[in-house]
Amino acid sequence: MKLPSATSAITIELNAVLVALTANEPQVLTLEDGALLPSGPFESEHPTLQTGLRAWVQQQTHHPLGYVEQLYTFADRYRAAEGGRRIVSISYLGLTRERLSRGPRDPEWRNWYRYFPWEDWRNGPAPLVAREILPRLRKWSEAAGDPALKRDRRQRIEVNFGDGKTQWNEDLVLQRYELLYEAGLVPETTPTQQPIADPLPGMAMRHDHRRILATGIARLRAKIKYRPVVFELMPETFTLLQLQRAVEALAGRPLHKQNFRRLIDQQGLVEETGAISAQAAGRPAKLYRFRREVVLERAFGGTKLPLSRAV
Amino acid sequence: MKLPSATSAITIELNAVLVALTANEPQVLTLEDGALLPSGPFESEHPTLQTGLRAWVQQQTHHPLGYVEQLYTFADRYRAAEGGRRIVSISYLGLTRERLSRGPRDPEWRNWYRYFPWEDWRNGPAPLVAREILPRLRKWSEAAGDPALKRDRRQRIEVNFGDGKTQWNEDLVLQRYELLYEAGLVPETTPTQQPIADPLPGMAMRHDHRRILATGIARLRAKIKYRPVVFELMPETFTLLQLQRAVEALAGRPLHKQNFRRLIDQQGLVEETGAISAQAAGRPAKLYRFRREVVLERAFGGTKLPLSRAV
DNA sequence: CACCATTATACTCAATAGGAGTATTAATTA
DNA sequence: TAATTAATACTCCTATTGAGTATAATGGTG
Repeated sequence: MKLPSATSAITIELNAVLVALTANEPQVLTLEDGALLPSGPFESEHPTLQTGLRAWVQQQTHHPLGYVEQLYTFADRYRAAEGGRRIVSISYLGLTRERLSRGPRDPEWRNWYRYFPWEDWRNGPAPLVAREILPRLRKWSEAAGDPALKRDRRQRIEVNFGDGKTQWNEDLVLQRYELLYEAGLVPETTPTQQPIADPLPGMAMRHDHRRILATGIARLRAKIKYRPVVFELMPETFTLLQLQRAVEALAGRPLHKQNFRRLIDQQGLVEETGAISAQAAGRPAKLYRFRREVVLERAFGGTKLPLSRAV
Repeated sequence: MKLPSATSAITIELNAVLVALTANEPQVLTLEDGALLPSGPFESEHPTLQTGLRAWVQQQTHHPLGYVEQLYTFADRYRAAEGGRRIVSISYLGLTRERLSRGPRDPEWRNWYRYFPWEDWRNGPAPLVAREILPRLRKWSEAAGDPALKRDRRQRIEVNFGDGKTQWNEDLVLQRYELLYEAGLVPETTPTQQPIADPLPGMAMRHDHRRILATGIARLRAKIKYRPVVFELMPETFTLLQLQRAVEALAGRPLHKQNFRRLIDQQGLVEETGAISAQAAGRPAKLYRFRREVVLERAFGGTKLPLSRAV
């Protein structure tokens, strides 16, 4: 039953979704004029995949990678390179505080909403959704011959893009991208397909890199809700509004200011530094710093089962 | 900046944590007298990793795999095989409804609590924790020379095993196993280490398979809280108590019966079949079936940010 | 048959979390 | 000086959640 593992020609590639925040905008590190995510080799001198990735990023950006998390391992057939060589790509999400020390051209930080304009709901519903996406998706669902397929498509549109009474769920970044891909509204194609005529606004990427980016954004949006990872992207000290803007940038949604503050200090995530922010307009705000201890103090595992406390 | 990927000698291996429920006990498929998880080859005729895994499991167990999810990709140095050949292992979690059609010996379903006896809190705190684990972990933390290290160890013990006022969190299966590993309380060792003298109760596995199993259990315990995956393990129709027992088996905790029922029907996850269960004692219960539609109807993405509804 | 054990099911209660809004304070800028 | 921009403090209301009480419907036992 235990078969020997195949050992044919296989190439391992590491892909990284490296995220930073600049001026309250979520940035992702890209190459080749924004068409690729950084990809590194899997070098055998590194004991683990993560240390290999860290070393590589540090060398490239001259800044330490704060938080690293594995995203997914892809080995789809269409990723096979020439010569029947198989590519297995392992992707990571990395959060870093500082920007790359700019060289002449190449690696560039790009606002991730340039790739996913429909994901930015910070100023209300992204106009693109109602104006372009929904009409075109509806046309796609109506074009289905099989009535069961039609119903299925309608329901997926409803769930993912919040048509009808369902409301927008910011976590479904990947599902939405995949729906658009299936409906043929994005220019990315498999090698056998024809390029599409009229793609949606939003920059594309080569290979499946935009899908990997969507995976990273989705993971991060889900994560900030139960783990204090935002702080990996913040400067040492910050005001509560800055923190709120950071979360909003990642989540792509506006937050209720007063309640956001209530949440933050209920959780004991931050402490006052004693200093006051110097800024342009408005009442000056207290500066806070992240209480690193809480990562150790608390378990951070959400529960939604009706447990019995008295075990 | 884009370096060519390394292509040296690499072996890809698939590992599967296959879970089923029998008689309200969580079972996992094992090989070699329980010492290994099933491992399959990465065969290049399959278009994706998942289809390869599905095909392999179906062929072995003669039952379809319901839900499949990628767990993690490991490529640690100590997994390198002889001859400098590097092993990359990609692990999956799979849920299946039926048991394997038994052959003469080999693959066997085993209760996963045989590997992790301290994870079963269905009848109150697992006695092993207070009786053996905590004393030995405390000895380990006190043995630390550096006071900072000592504090760190104490805190990790507190968070993961619920010493002091922190309470037990069933999701931390992997963290607990790793803590026990670090403290040298489990027999698994890296090739360079000496075998330990007096391991904790609980079956060990070869290589890092028990760690992979811990990853799978942890993922499943987290998942059942926000996705209706339990139903993949249930028979076509069931009573609410059976469903509760299933969740309890996975979570390793007792649930509050009335509130469990409230939760289930609030969510509209099930519908009555009209039939009534025939059983030994007590008032007969209605039989229910899973409403497959809900998977499509709802998004299932938890939110914990203080959002503004009126965007 | 009366009674008990066992399970199912229906409610009630209290505490808490979460979304939303009002009011007040403290700064800068026009 | 007034208008603007933020910060901060509260209040309200509702939904969720942990916990417990009460009642109903079975089979088994003396």
